Formats: sequence, C-alpha cells, structure tokens
Amino acid sequence: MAPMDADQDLAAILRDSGNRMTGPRRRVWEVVRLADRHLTAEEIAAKVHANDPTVNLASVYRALALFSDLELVRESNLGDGDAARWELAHPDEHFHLVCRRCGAVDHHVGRLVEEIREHLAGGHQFHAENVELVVTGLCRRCAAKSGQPITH
Amino acid sequence: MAPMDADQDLAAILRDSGNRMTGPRRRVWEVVRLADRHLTAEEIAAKVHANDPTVNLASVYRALALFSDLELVRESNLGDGDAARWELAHPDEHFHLVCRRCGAVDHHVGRLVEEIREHLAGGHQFHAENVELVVTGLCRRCAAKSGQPITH
DNA sequence: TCGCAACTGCGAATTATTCGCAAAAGATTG
DNA sequence: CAATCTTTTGCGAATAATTCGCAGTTGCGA
Repeated sequence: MAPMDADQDLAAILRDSGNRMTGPRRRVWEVVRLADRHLTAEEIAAKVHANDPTVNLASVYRALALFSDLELVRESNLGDGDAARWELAHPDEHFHLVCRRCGAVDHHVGRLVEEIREHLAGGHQFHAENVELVVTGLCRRCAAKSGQPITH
Repeated sequence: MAPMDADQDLAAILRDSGNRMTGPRRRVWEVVRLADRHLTAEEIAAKVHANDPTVNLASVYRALALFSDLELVRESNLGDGDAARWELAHPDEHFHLVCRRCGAVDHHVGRLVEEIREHLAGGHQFHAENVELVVTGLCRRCAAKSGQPITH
C-alpha cells in the first residue's frame, strides 16, 4: 500500500465521519501505521516531530483519541499502570505478553481471544465488545537469567 | 474468621517477611478484607478514615504496595485508564466485566483464566505469572436501554 | 475565493501516584 | 521496662500522563 493510498483512505474515513483531514492527523496516522509495535504517545510525538516539529503533543493525543473512536487504532494499558500504548487496530485478535523484568511486549496472535468471546457469548448476561488480555511474567531471555538484579 | 484472627494472620505474615505490624496497615487490611468489590485507593482511604482519620493517603498506597508484594491483594487497571483498583487476592481465578456505560465492574469466576494459563504453558516461550483479562462492553441493564445518552 | 465550524498550539489545570524528610512508633536487647 | 536502632508514618511537595480553555489558524463546501 503506497503512502498516498493510505492518505486517501484516511481522508475518506475522516470526511465520511464528519471530520477533517489535517496535517497533525496525517502525521500521526503515518507513524502509527508504520510502527512495528506499540508506541506511547510520547514516542509517537517524537516520530511525528522528526517530520514536523510544530505538531503539539496535545494534538497527538487528540488524533489518537479520534482514531480510537473511529476504530482505526487501539489503546492498551499494559498493566504497568503508567503510559498507555497505541497500535494499529488490525483485525487479527491478539493479546500481549509483558515481561516484568525487561519490559518487552510481545504480541501474540491466536484463537485465544476468539475463544474468550465465544465463551462469553454463551449465557452470560453481558454484551462483550472489547477483550483485553494482558499476561505478565518473564520472557524467555529473562527467565534464563532469573535471580540477577533487575536493571531497567 | 474473627477480626482478631485476621489481625494475627497479618501480623505473622508481616513479621515473617521482615515488616512491622502497624496501625495504618491493620486498617487498610480490614477495609480490603471486608470489601465486597474493587476499591480505588481513595475509596480505601475514605473507609480507613472512618476509623482513624489520621491515616495518610500516602500510607494507604504504601500499605497496598506492600500487600501486593506479599500477594495479599491484587491491583488491577480496569482499562478505563484512570485509577487502579485493589481487591483481596483470593485464590479463585477470575476476570472482570466492565460496563462502558455505567461503569459497573462484575467479577466472573470460572475456568477461563485457568484455560489461558494452560494454553500458555504449552510451547510458548514465556513464563506466565499473572493473567489479567478485562472485558469491556455493556451490562445487561445498559444493553437494554442502549441508545440513550450516556450519563456518568 | 469566502466564511465558518473544526482544529491546532500553547500553557495551564487535573489527577493518580510517588518521594524526601523529619518526627513517631515497632521490635529487640539488656 | 528503658535504650536503641530501624522501619514506618504524615506531610507537603514533586512527577508524570493526560486533558482543557482559549485565541488564533486552517480545511473545505458553497
């Protein structure tokens, strides 16, 4: 998908939802779309600034909130309590493996989330919309050297 | 379990882990132990204040952090991004159903979390310690009156 | 090209949580 | 049961992520 197509797509989605295509939104969209992993708002802002240093952090937050409403991106709070992360809202359901020692976040695509949805669909008096599954523990590398002091 | 027993238990656990039994800790423990649902730090502090208004909010946070280390309580971030909630770390695995409209949090005990653990135990290069599953959507009551404006 | 609502940058406000520090209180020992 | 040593507390200030208010700017339909 060439950049311009993605631009056109975004412009169309925005227009159809009564919003405008703007510089900050285009820049944020580029960054999130090309990211290979979760990014915090600060990280996104930093990458945006590489192209256009005039874009404000508040506008990054506003763009992300809008994209989230439009279900273009997905916000997750990965348990560490601190900063939220954003990623492209691709259709594959997945969950996150967060290493409590080194902080690495691994995506894991599989049927698990679907199974949870199915489980909930049967009999539960709850209309599930969003399933957020975060597993914390030790990644392979950190499990290997377990016992050593934690250095962040 | 009479209050004094729980006190004794807490005192023993604290002593064995090289910590001291103190007034603030006892009060926070009482509140969390008797709570029938998740509480935020502010809510816990308010209930603690009913018994002893001199206990500081910072001490509530410190007590909760300690209890969390000792695996007496469990902290969850229920996706809304804002304040964390605490609950007793009972052995039943469970997950949370959060209504995005009225904010109600429902506990759900079942085999689901165990199944997730089993799923992860097989073949994944990750040592899972904590599974946090938060499902957001609409509770029965709110799903019924869906379409009406959201009033928090 | 005009006009106006939508959007932005800026800086200040909010809110949950943590920190530093001096004073207070538990445990331990004599 | 007093002395002491260490942990813990209360307090208020510091942090940090996110949001808000507002005046100025900009996208875009007419």
